[in-house]
Amino acid sequence: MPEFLDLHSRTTKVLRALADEAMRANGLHYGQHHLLAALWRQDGRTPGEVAAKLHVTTPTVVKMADRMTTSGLLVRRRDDRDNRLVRLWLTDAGRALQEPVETARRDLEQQVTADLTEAELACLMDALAKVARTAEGLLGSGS
Amino acid sequence: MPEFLDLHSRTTKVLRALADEAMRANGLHYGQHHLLAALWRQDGRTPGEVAAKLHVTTPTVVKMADRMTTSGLLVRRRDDRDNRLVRLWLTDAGRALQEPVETARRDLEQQVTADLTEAELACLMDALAKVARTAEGLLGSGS
DNA sequence: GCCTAATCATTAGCCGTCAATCGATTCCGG
DNA sequence: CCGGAATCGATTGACGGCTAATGATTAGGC
Repeated sequence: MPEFLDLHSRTTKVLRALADEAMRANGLHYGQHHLLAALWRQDGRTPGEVAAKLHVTTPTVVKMADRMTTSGLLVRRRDDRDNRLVRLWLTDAGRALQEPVETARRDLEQQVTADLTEAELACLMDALAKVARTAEGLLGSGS
Repeated sequence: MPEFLDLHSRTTKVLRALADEAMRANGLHYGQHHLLAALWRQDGRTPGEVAAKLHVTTPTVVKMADRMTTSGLLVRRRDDRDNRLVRLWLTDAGRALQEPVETARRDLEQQVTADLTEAELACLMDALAKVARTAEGLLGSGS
């Protein structure tokens, strides 16, 4: 019955699969792009800062950073002034991915929206933004 | 840069969180509703059939069925005629959830789309369906 | 100046998802 | 009737996400 929810989750699945495919071509996993993007914009952030930026929880970022440290995309270093803080720094390998990955992501965006007219796309973005805002307002109020 | 993809994934996160919250109120986890829905429509399906219906892979259904068997929502039974097949059957507990869960789901749908006009919702559904179709066509062709 | 409270990362454990592999069973060609 | 091929469920291991608990360190109140 819930048409919108079902359609949205179906879209989510296929978009995720496509993004996964595109990122894998660059040696990345699905979610790692987002973490990298946060560091491309500003290097040396803490896990907590990144998590807030990505709208995910801190443990998610910590685990992702673990794997990406292992695979050599970034390094951990504790803050000099506040020893509780850990700062994530890009390696050259991590920085080198920015251009190809952003290109791939723009290509994907363009491909999946290719069948929409300007007006349709504008309406889609607008409506989706409204839904997101509404849902964010609802979250937590129901408990 | 990819506005639509970012907006869509943001919507996904918050919708998922809301759905999770709503299902937890019925003692379910996020994905279990979909499996139950498939069985409400037709009981006694095999894991592979359910997986196809939900557009997920077989291991996903098998693992989910494991947990739901443990929690008493359904039972496994091998097919009489083809001993390779396993069929999933609802228990009374599983059947009893249909009405409250479907109501909760309809409520959620209504709530998140409450701020949209009829026209906006129609446009959203239409555009999203187009994107889904386009993306499904793209999937696999890029490998 | 010390002790408590707040802050931050990490760990542990769960769920949902996938790809890849294994094992068992049925089906079909000869 | 028999053996290989196809089919299908189960298993394994990985990733992304969450909540809750743990541990270390800084900051603040008295």
